[in-house]
Amino acid sequence: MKMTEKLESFVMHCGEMGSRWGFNRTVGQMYGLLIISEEPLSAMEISEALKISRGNVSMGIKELQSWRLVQIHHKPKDRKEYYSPAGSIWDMAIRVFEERRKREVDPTLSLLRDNLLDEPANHQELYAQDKMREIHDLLETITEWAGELQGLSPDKLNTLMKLGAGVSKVIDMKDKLLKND
Amino acid sequence: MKMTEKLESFVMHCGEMGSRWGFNRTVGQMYGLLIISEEPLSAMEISEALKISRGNVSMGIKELQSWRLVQIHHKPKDRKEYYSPAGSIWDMAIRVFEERRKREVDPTLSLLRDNLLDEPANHQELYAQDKMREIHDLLETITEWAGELQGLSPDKLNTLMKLGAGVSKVIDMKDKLLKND
DNA sequence: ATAAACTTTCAGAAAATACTGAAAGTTCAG
DNA sequence: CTGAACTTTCAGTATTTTCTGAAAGTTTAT
Repeated sequence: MKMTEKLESFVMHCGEMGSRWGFNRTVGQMYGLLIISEEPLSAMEISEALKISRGNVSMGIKELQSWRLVQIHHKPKDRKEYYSPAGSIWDMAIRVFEERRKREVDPTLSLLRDNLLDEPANHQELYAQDKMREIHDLLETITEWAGELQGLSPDKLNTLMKLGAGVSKVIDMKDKLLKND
Repeated sequence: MKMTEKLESFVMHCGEMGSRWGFNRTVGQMYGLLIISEEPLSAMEISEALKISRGNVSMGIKELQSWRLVQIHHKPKDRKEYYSPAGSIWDMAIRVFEERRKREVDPTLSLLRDNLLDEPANHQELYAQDKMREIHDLLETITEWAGELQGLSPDKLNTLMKLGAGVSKVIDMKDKLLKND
């Protein structure tokens, strides 16, 4: 896999972004490379294309697997594993979103829940609990909502997104309709 | 500001999460501390409560300001600055979300846009551009949608969220209504 | 059972990131 | 203008994260 300058710039950018999206630079690069590669790549090919050690590729693949972002292929008469992105771009977005929620939001919710079960021992704790409850409720609403959106078909979701601020009007309409029923 | 064990655990947790939400541990702790503190705190108080250097607090405040997350107060006859979280918990969520979008999504969109303007030089680049376009379109849809949701009043947004999967039905209704128009 | 062709693991090295504290900068009262 | 009371900056240090490469592990063919 020799890369032109443009392809390389995309892959490197995925590296930069990778760290912001939850994995590290190399893992981001690896994923970017897999996305723009038409054929699945072997670990060795990845290692050569990105100039990173074979061991690092192995760890990176493991990480991508934990995000359910890679698919493994085999070729007949070939013992190597070949890797490609799992699912569509849309699936990728859903998975990254979902995994991040698991890693970022869920632990916080659980800590807040625990904390809110205890009786506040003084005024300061009472105030703090109020704030924690606010955060808890907000995160919970968002989580539930996200979960339900995920249940929608990609098609419906797209309609909804394209609707944009229009949802506001539709909700108003709904209210009117319900009154008529 | 002496902290009970429970409060401390919340603040430390904000530290852990901080790094996932886009800032570093100390900055996360600082913000957590400000949230649960009823009164605005001075830099020195923050430094003592978290056992970090005065200089570090200064840098942390600067970082939080770049996220538009702190508000500065002054007390009469006192030259010190006192800090508190800016806005409600809801505002906080909106701001973190918005800033992250600026830092994570916008640069990617712009790179993709540039890349898509060029003619693909070979089959490999053609394939890559296809994928990039998919990502571009997805990110753009999400960005626009998020922007429009932000324009909604918190009240309407809440209705929408509470509606959950119900949006699906509302969308169906919309289709029916439009036919009648 | 052996060996070839792989993959994974992990200790130590390298790189990136965050923190400290002293010095420099700022602001204000007198 | 001076000094006290702050805040900011930044070079050097400490900590954390990531990467390498050699060794150990696995799988399959013969």
